[in-house]
Amino acid sequence: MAKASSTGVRPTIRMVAELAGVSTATVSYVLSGRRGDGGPGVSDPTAEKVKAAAERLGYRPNQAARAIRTGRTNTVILSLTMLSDPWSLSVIESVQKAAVPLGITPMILGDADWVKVLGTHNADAVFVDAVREEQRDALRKLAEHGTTLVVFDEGLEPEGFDVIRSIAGPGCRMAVEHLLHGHRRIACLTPATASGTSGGSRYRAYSDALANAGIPEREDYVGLFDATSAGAYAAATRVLSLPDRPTAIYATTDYAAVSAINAAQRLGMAVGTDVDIIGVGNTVEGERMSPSLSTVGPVDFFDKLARLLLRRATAQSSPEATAGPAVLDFPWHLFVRESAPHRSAATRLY
Amino acid sequence: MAKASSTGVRPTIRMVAELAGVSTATVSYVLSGRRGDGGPGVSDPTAEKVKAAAERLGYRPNQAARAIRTGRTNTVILSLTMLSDPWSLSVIESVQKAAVPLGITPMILGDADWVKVLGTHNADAVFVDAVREEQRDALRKLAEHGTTLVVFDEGLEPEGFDVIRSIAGPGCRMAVEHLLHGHRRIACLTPATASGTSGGSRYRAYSDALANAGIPEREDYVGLFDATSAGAYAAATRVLSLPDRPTAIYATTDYAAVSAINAAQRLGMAVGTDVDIIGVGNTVEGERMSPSLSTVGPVDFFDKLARLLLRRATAQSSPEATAGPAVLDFPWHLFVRESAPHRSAATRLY
DNA sequence: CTGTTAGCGCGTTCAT
DNA sequence: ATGAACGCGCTAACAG
Repeated sequence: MAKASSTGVRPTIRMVAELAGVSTATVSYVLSGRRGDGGPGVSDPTAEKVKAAAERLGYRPNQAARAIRTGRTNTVILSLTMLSDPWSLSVIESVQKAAVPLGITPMILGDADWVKVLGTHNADAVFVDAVREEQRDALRKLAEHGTTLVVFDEGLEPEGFDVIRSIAGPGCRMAVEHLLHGHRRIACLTPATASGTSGGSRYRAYSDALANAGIPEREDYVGLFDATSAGAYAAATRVLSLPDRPTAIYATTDYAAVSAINAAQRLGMAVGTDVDIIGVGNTVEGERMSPSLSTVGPVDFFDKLARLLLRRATAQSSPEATAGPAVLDFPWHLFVRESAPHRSAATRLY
Repeated sequence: MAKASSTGVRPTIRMVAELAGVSTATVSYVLSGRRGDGGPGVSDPTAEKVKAAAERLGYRPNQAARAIRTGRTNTVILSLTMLSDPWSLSVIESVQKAAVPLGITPMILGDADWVKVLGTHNADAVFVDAVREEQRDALRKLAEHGTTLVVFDEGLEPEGFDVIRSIAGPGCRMAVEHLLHGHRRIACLTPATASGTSGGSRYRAYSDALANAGIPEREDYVGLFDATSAGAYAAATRVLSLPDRPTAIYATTDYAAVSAINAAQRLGMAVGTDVDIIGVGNTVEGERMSPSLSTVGPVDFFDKLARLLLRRATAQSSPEATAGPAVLDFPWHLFVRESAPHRSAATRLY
């Protein structure tokens, strides 16, 4: 049906050329604006004729054909593993804001299995937010064979691609130490991924800080969950329902902290008073909610990420602009807000 | 840098052919795994040589070039207006599950401005989740000129594209009437979009049901917000902080209902006891949370949506398969869960 | 049965 | 302002 209706076929540049009575070259020049209105080459009346013809036919240039010739797709791909994470939404928002004025369209790849897709689907640049162990080789090969990559990963060295490292360790340490000013019974909420319990630097910061303060680590204070909001909520509920429940929670991601706040309130606790909760990531979400979320995270992270990605996307042709640091490191800050305020000797919970 | 490293350029089919010592046609046959009409026509040793060469060069077929020839991109585009809405995540999840086995990649377009993008970026099919008044013409034109569209919209007739209608009115009426069994002071949370206060059928269901029950509508019980979760949270807090606060809330979307639950808990109320909250949409999220969300919504919606979209995407070539209904209507059900349980005469709140 | 030649389909771009 | 080559992978028609 859709196909059979009215014209049905997609108009090509040749149809436009015929209707306007000019050559395809002229049409191309007019519509891509390379020699169009002011420049030398196409007269105003001709340009008008072409535009009218294109309009009448409903002509739209074919990206695929254009890409084959120019090597550019005017597209960046964002491969985001966990779309429900506000972190991903922040990435999207920033990139979109930066890309649209440049005429570049961000496309989001929700599948975690980017390896298969990125080889064939070309984009001017690709952002990848998570690299599993077994994907590293594929990543390297993609970069070797012409895919422009920007990868978010703490433990990766740049090899033909950019690495954005947001070194979490020291920042997370700050978060736990902030809690240690007012607490002794501190729980940890962390996703049970490969880098979960032992390897993750975010978890290690918790272990180390506790050890350093001379506090033994309690197994029942570690809430592992399945990397979903619902899982984090359940884990928080579990931990907060213990007989001698913790007075503070350190969550290794902001969305887990948000879930923990909801869980605490559901259990009738006042967050920031009865229990302190701090997150990791400095997501915009946390700033806007109530109580506002105390967190640690990089400053200006998303905007700088977007700028780097788009610089790479647009620098495809001019090799000079491609130079520059292949690693982007971010300093982390502590953002003390309502969910885990400063605690003095008078207000501390031990 | 990325460009200059090792090989740097993207290998083409010709490079593979040269390295393998065969023609490009042979390479194409081997790598796409087909041969004209008859059976497989490339000898094993040759096929091996080709595969080895392709592997060594890191060759990946170029989608753009393939698309230009075959007219198919093996891609569907999902244009989703509000990515933070769990509804969008459900769409993505369903489509992904259905698409991947078919070798089709779903790409997500987060920008609400799909008009510009869809003309140039070709996909085998496109799903659009919201059409503003001024976009209707553009939509029609896109469909006329060969874009395969599936549109989610209540008030649109199919004109060269499929329309998915999930007629909300009667379902929403059921939601409000469910609350009316136990309540008289019922608030409404609804986004203040164009279709917000007056036009939206979801809001109208509230007005009509109240009128029908002989309850005058109170302006301070209508919480308008800005179509964000944070906004919904604020609106819910506002309504629940009124001197004679409502005992029930009808939220016109599930995410607003979720925000309302959080707000109520934050205010120390027990949801499902002190206050009942019901949503609209039947999102998976609501089922998993605690308390589970009472809601109304279509049954089997996301899977059927995905199936239709992929049928359209794959039927591009065979016109026969394109026949069928251009409108997909969904019956709505009431899902009574914890956040707004059944109320008998004994438990009603008035 | 196996492999190659040649030309297609796009929009772009260089010479004319 | 134009004709024709170009870049890519696909595939009908052909040659061995």
